[in-house]
Amino acid sequence: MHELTARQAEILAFIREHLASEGRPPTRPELARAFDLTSTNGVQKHLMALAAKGAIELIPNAARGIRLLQEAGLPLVGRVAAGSPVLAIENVLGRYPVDPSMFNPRADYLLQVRGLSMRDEGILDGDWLAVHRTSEARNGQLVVARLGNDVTVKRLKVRGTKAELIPANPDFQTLHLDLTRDSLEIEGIGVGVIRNLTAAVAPPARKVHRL
Amino acid sequence: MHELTARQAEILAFIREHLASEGRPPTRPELARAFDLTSTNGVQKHLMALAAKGAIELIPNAARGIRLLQEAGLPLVGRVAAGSPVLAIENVLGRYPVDPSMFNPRADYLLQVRGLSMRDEGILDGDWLAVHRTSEARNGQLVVARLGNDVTVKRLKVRGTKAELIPANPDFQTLHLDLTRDSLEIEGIGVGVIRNLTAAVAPPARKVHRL
DNA sequence: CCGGCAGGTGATAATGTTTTCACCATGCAC
DNA sequence: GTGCATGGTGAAAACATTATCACCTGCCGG
Repeated sequence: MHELTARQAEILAFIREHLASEGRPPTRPELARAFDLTSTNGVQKHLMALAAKGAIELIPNAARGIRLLQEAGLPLVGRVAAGSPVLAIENVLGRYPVDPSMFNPRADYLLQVRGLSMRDEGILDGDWLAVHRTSEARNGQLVVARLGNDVTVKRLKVRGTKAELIPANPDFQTLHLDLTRDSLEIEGIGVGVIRNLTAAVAPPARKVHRL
Repeated sequence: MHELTARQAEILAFIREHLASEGRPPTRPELARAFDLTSTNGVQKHLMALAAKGAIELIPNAARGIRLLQEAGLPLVGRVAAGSPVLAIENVLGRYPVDPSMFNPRADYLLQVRGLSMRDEGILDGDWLAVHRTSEARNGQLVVARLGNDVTVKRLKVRGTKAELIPANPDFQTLHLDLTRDSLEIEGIGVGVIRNLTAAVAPPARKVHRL
């Protein structure tokens, strides 16, 4: 999908909100009113641009025939490849119908937790950690941190230039960092945990495309 | 909300499905086609009946102006009052935007877990257990069981007429039951766990009515 | 300095959709 | 058996919505 222009992103956001608050997509006149356009044709062109870029699908001759694509839920991030951004395509295992607003602050993605380093806080191997993307974390928060090429989930403690990444399992060691030397990048904070109790991970429940 | 007739329930179910699969509510002609009605007026009457019973809201003069009411997510059940059905109104704390199809089998409600009897499986006090409503459970499954007036979450083990409800915490005792004497009602099986890591429980994220 | 793209106005035809007429049949409670 | 709720047909008017025409502006890169 090509990059959207600022205007197109605004319009896409409005469609998303309308869908959430009204339960149906907007019409072109509704969009025109929302953006103070006097002609529905301006809207139509934006919609066609969004459709061309793969952000939406337009169903011909259907009232409110606007369908959001690739909007179903949050991406599930598996093992993070060394050096790659967390949300890089190669790390994403699929999309799952989790409502971002279920957690506070909003969840941006799901991270599949590996290992038992947070076992005593009830976070087990394979659990999904709902992560709010931010580079700012406060003392005591559960953070998704990047240390060099590794991504890890721990409790954060900061004192001046010293930082600690504290596991919740006596079998694991607390990581002591000197912020004047070591690089500590916060990828986000953990806002929720989701565990599937039955069998293997189900395939994404909501299909993105339709033929 | 009054009870729906079988026909009305069918139509409501179709609207729900259409919304999930197409991303927008159906029109009256679409409903008529789906139910082999030759006139949209038959549909219209059903819709008005559903609206009168509070199942949907009809927005006048709006294409696809059908809005589902009380359909936002799953009910969260708190402490279950003695002797009352799990889903009795007095037990429901609110509705939360959890997609039932996120788990397999489908989640029917969320049960707020009390106590630490399943701690070693990573189910902590206050966690939400996604429950699939069924009276049949297999050996080894996590069950929501009713023992007299109490509702409890444990692993189930059955051998002939003997049943065990096994906690995951050495501080708690396994419950031994003789099915010829004791009553063991299975309310459902646990299919998932959801934990909110940040502060207090957020209010329901999606309003149900709109004025 | 010119072509192309994003973002517009304004108008209209064609189509989709809601709403309301009048009328009919069945089952069930009182 | 009469009244009422439910579940229908068929048709038409009114309104909502999509789609497409012609034409305009400003910005940017070659």
